[in-house]
Amino acid sequence: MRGERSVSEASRSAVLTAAEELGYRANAVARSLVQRRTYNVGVMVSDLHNIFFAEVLDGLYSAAAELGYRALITTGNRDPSAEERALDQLLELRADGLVIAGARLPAEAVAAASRIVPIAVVGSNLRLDNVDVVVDDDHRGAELAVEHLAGLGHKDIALIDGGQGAGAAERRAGYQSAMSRAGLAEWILIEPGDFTEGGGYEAARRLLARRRRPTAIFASNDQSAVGALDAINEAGLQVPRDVSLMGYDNTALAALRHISLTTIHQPRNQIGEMAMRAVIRRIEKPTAPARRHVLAPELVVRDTTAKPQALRAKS
Amino acid sequence: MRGERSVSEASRSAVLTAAEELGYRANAVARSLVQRRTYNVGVMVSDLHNIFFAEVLDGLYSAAAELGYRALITTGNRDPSAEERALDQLLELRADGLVIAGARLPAEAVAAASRIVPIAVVGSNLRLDNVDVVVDDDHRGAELAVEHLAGLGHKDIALIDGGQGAGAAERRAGYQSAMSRAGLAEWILIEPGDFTEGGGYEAARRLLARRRRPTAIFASNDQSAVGALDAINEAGLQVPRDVSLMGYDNTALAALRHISLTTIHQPRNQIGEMAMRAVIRRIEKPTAPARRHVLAPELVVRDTTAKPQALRAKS
DNA sequence: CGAACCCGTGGGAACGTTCCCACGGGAACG
DNA sequence: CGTTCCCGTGGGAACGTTCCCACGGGTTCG
Repeated sequence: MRGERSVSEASRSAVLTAAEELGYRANAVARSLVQRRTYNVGVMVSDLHNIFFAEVLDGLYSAAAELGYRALITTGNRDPSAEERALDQLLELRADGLVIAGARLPAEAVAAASRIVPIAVVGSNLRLDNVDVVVDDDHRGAELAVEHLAGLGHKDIALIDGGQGAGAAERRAGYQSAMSRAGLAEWILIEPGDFTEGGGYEAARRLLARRRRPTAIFASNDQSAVGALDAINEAGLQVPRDVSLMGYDNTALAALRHISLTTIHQPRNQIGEMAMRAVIRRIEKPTAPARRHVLAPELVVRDTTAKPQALRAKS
Repeated sequence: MRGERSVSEASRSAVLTAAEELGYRANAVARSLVQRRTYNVGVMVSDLHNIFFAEVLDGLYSAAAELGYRALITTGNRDPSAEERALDQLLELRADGLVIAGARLPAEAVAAASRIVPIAVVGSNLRLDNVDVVVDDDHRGAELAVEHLAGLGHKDIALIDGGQGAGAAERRAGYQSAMSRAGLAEWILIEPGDFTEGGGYEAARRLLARRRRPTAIFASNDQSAVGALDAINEAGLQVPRDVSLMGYDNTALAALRHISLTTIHQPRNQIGEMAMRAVIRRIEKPTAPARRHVLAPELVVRDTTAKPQALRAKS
């Protein structure tokens, strides 16, 4: 027996060497059947292309391994119906629990599944009881961004919005509240965007064409910040001399020295870890209530933000 | 029965609606046990951070779905021993076949596993019989790059090498052979690198510090090309006016308008699809021999390559 | 010295399917 | 009208584990 029990040392080693010789490997399928537990946690990722999730997955994996579970990843490729099928498959495979990261799934599908197995959701603002939710505090993150820019002396701080994207609404609200709190309510300017590079480019073009050009632009994510960077350069302006620029997410993109974007860091690894722990906790104690876990974002200062020109001239 | 057989329409629909009401879902675990088939193909990815694999996974997924299989992703996070454990788990789960993408695994581990289930390996140059191998033709890709640059009139074309990285050796050989073929053997210049942004930066700095500065730099991958781009700008030079620059892989990075890198495209989606088809083929016909599948790369011209300055002055 | 106890081993049931076989009834043919 | 054939249904075995219970032999205690 490999399960380790009260077996004499002699017979154990005999069995073990025999197993070795025969290339025997315990059949997890049969074990799962009789134990009615698979020790698998299904992970649904909306989009593997998004580097954001890679680090979340790291956290998920390490937490699962530590607690004696396996993480099984699937994706629906941003297609809600494919995601629903993938979810169904995970359920057929009798995953003990589910983590859903960046789901485009209808909330009702999640709710239905949550009646079968414990579920944790990452980076989504859906509020279901019976489902753990792990998010970073996007509202606070946006506030950090505004505080950083305002602290440098900027007043005319525009936001490139994220539209329907995950967390976009919170970031917008955070921007607004921080602007008001800093006494800059009259400067609030929200330009539509969609979390893509192209969207950021277009939004920045519109902002730069205004009569009163913003001295700082806060893009709702790094992707759109890179688009904005392009528009700024194209207009013959330099970052951060003429315009300060911030992103959000601290993706690998932002860290490229060629871009070196000041941004807001989300503790992605920790988010994944937390989500996995939350699910496993409820797998092992099904009566435990689901919770909402909010993680603190951090400001990462790089080379795209500086004092506004007017102030610099003075100093 | 959901398996669809010779059942009267009446009883079928009765069963189906009953199943619906009770929330019944076929238990894939039990089915796997009795069928001795799981219809799962395990996928081992070395690194989920590498966007390269994301598209490969897309191809893997769609091919699996099409053929009635599930793809189950795991990763060892670039840690060989963790990868071995992950492989073992996949085997315990009784995956019908395995796809290994960018493995750092010891070849013997792969060989041992290949005696149990069919395996396909992606982007690795290990040559095991009994294992399908799917690669793009890196040698040819590097030739394409050199031919493009030479075609523009460049002679002094330096390579930033990829060291031990996957495909680096083939790319180096392709560079050398194409240079010779173009009559540029005397200009061959190989600068050490390691496929990272930092490595590309350092390598480019060394190249630019040479007495005879290259007019074109071919970096072995996009990542190191972006590093090189930075070094070039830092030296007060412009791309492509002063130096032409190429990458390899056509990652999302290269497509950013801010970078807009001329590069070599690997058919990643197709690579994944091919690997999955190869495994499933051998799952269903275990006697079939493993093959080596080589896919053709393509040149993608963007904005970092142009005629050398000397030629432009003339025209 | 006998009884109780305990450690270690072996056997059997159960998990939820699928597959195969046998059986029953109705239709078609002789 | 009887026999044969076929379609559809129902029952039982098997897949490879784990868990539980019973049993056997040795040790300890009364």
